[in-house]
Amino acid sequence: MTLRIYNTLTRKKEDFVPLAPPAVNMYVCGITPYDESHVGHGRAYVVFDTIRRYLEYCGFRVKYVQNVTDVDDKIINKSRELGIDSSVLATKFTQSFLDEMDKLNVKRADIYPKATEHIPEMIRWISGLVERGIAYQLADGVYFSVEKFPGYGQLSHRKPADNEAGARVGVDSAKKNPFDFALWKTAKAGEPSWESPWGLGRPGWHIECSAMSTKYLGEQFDIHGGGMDLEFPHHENELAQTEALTGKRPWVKYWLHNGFVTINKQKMSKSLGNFFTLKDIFSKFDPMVVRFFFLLTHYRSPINYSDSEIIAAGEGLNKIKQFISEIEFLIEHSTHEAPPLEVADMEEELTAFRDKFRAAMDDDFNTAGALAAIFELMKYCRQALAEGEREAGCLRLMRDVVVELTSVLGINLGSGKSQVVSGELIEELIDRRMSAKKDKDYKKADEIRQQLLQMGIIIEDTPQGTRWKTQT
RNA sequence: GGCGCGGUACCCAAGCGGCUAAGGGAACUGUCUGCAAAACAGUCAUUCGGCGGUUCGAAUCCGCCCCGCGCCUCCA
Repeated sequence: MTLRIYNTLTRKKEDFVPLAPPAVNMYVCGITPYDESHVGHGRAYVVFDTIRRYLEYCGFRVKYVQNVTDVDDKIINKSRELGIDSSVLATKFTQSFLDEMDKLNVKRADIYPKATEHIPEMIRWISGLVERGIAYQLADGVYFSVEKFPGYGQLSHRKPADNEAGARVGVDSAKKNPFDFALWKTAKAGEPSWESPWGLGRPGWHIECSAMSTKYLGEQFDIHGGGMDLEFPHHENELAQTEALTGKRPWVKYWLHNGFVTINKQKMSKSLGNFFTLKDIFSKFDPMVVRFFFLLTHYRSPINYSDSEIIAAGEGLNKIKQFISEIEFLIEHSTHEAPPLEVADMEEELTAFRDKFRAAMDDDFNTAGALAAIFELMKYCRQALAEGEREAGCLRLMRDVVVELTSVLGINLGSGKSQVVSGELIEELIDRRMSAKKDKDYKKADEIRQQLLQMGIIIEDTPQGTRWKTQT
């Protein structure tokens, strides 16, 4: 079974064949750090992190680059508002973003290039485009001429002519075509600016991605990702600039776009004001539950955010955690090893579920299907447990496969025993409750249960003794 | 106006031409239990927005219609 990926460029699922396997170079559009990150950012980066993890699981060596747009209108306005330097603002929110990503168990990118640290590269790019007559200069900056690039529209499948009827584009009459976009913006008073052949100014938004992605990943690379809203105009423009200058096609082999997080079915965005920051959400919910919630839906579909859906997702995740802690408890209390032959049998049984997991992921990263495979795997294991499977080798295998598959999805199950109170105290109370139970002093036993509950500990009696876990 | 996505049980959500329409949550019944909890067993869509069509066969393909959403302006 080969990995198939939906490519926005062709609007089809295609077999994934990287340019130079096992290397896979991927670039994902990052944030503009002028405010706290919201749930939509969380979903986007969890999606691409999961894709990256799966590619690595398949044996690819992934180089992952994610830019930081640290100079643009929003940053300039916000820093002016706050009376601080734009670089201070950008640094602050970049850090805050990385902290939130850590909580979501998003692996760090290999490189986080910043726009402001690549001005010379961008100037070179713009110069190149001007020299070739693809870009032209106006009073307020340098523009890319979409008419000079016949391939314009190939990604978003729209032709400049199509949109004229909409009349919502460009009021800038000086531009030759309403779709022409700024490569360089002439500085206005008080803005951060850099020297260039076109005077003081700053780069336009799109050029940074062309300059930085190709600098770190080469003039052609495998995967370029981002939110659906970036497809047009951002990615279309990036593509136009890059192919116009390098002449190499395709610049990017696979374009991936994730669906939005919605609130009451409407896109969550800063401009609509209907967004939740990750900080808000994490004050109410475990970030791992939020990640799990995202993965319950295919990455290209919209996902509607609501507290009740997060809670429902939390119950599902809990089931997996419960399974692991139960297995671990049984391993601790297991008295004998399994014969190798039996372990081999178990291995074979479990492989069927691993295959199912992979088949789902191979089909355009169907995480919902992959999760279903994990639940089915657990169901199988539980039945074996119910039939009396107690041999350590088999138990370990069950645990290992579940942990293996969940970790491919970046779901960290934790140790399950990260409590504040000491384990000794808990064990002590459990022992006392056990003796109370032996004496049929159920009143006292229940009191101890209550006491533990107040410490956030839930206990469960099993034939192998009493287990405990922290309240969630 | 142009381009595009989606409507599957009470909720979420896979499936995209043919095995009994995955899986999760909620609910209900039973087993187990001092009580719990967890787990296990069972129940929960003769049907996939509607109407036609293609086909031996359609949730899956085609047409029309209804509804919801996105992009075309900064946006993950």
